[in-house]
Amino acid sequence: MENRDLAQIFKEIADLLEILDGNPFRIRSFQRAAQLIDNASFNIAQAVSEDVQKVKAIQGIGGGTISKIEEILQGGDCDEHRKLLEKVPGSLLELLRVPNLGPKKIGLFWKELGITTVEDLERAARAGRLRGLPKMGEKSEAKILKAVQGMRSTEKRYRLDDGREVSQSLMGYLKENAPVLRIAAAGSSRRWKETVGDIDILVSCRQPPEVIDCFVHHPDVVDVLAQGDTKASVVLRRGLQADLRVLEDDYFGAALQYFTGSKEHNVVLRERAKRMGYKINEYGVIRLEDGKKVAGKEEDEMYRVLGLVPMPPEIRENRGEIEESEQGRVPDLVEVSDIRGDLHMHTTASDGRDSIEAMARAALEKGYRYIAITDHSKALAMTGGLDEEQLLEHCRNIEQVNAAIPEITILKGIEVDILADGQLDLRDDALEQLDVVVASVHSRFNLSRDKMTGRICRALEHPLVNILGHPTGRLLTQRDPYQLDIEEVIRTAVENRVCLEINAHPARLDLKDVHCLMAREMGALISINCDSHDTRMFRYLPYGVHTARRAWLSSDDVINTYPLERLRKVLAKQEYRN
DNA sequence: GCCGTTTTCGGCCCGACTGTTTTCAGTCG
Repeated sequence: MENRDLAQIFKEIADLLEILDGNPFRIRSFQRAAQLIDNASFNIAQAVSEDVQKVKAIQGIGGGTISKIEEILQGGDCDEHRKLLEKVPGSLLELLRVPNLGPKKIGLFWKELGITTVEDLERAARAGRLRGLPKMGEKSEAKILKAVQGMRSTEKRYRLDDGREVSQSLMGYLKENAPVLRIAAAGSSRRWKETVGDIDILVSCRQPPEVIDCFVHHPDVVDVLAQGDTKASVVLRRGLQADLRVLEDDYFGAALQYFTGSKEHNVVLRERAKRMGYKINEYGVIRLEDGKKVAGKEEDEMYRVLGLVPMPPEIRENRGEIEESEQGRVPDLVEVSDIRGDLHMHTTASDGRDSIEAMARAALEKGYRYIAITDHSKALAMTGGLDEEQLLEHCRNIEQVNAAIPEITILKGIEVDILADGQLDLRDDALEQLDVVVASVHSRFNLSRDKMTGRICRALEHPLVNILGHPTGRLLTQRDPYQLDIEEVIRTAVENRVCLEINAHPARLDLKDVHCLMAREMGALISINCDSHDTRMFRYLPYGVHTARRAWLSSDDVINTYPLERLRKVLAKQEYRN
């Protein structure tokens, strides 16, 4: 059973308990368990049956959670979850997704008016039946109707590159039009999370009302959700929500830390502060005994006064970073400047838009020492994929360009299709001519989990395969990953000295952070590639590198940080994580 | 339900905004 499915059950228990007005601490405990399971770097279900101590060691997961997991593994569900669903209609969980509607109101509507679905809610609000309830009035009804309609069109997360583009443009606008001192984008986009739900912008200044006013009058603002003295929330043209916080410059560091999150990271930090006799809020670290602010102007101070080494935003997910930092350690994360080349790209030989030479020159411009040209193979006819003959011809072309541009090494490669049965799309005698073989799935996405896992593992066992391209096939906000036992895939890759790709395209980011964390712990090597189809796509590299950083990868985990000689040894399978 | 450098019982993170209230609960991040 996947961590996601397990986490979902605990989340539902928490939500149902909340609707029933259960013990808030017990509820938080279930929420925390769900989050910890979802973020775990190993398969929790499997670990519970094989090595339960490993699961018990996770702070926040105790005996109660473990025995529920065991129940779920036995019978697909646990007693508490089942009993709750007998008391509360499951459709109420759907209502929780309506913005500004929480468990208390949902419980109230259900008990007083029998509302169990979004449609019920909409009818009741239209008919003016909600306003009779405590603390409900006309305005609340209107707000709910608006939220329901808004939810239908915008209930989604956005790609990280979209989020970062919008926040860059908003910041540029504010810098130009408002009296800002310091400005930064916080939130999940600063942590480089794969998708963003909204934009968080932080401004320090001396005249908050001016900045807030400027913000809500941005030409792309279509709706103002909230507007106060220190913050405002707006909806932008594409449906994306943006929040602005305005504060004095002395508080900027504290606010940056606070609004960068993650929420889970901050909760642990605040608990720690409390144990040490401090309080943390968005204005600073305050010593409880005399109410004195001891940090807040700079973000780093916030960590230092708590006895922690400051850490990069990407790892602030409560996945052990605070414990490490407490010991004076911060992982030595891979950086964009460590990357010496790219091992997956296309040219006009298949579906790319630029020539071998154009790609090589663009790479050289970027400071790369080597690249691999990896066009598609023949199974992808629509992309002009190469057959054996064409590949050999293509190799001769690559060699010519390689000789003409001595400053960079161009490796001969292919992105060969993994066919439905796990065989490769090209004969071995052709593949043997190459320096790099990337193998990828591009068809038959809906095989069963077992079949897909077997298919990919068979390809990984092929002695000529070097890299598994975009291992789960997902397209963010568009297409789910195919069904796959990712641990089995990683294990097979390690056994066969195959590297796993982090495809840096912002629509893919595949492997994703959590799987990449798993891969690292299981001893896999990673290749961060842009899968460029033209020279401009090299710009996506940071999305891949920051995904790697979210998984705590160092440059030693990433083969395209290696000097060419060492890279060649990995490609020849003479070296793998020595 | 979880946890222990006060604790195996009794705690458990913090503040802004809104809409409805005459002092606050609900929701969000």
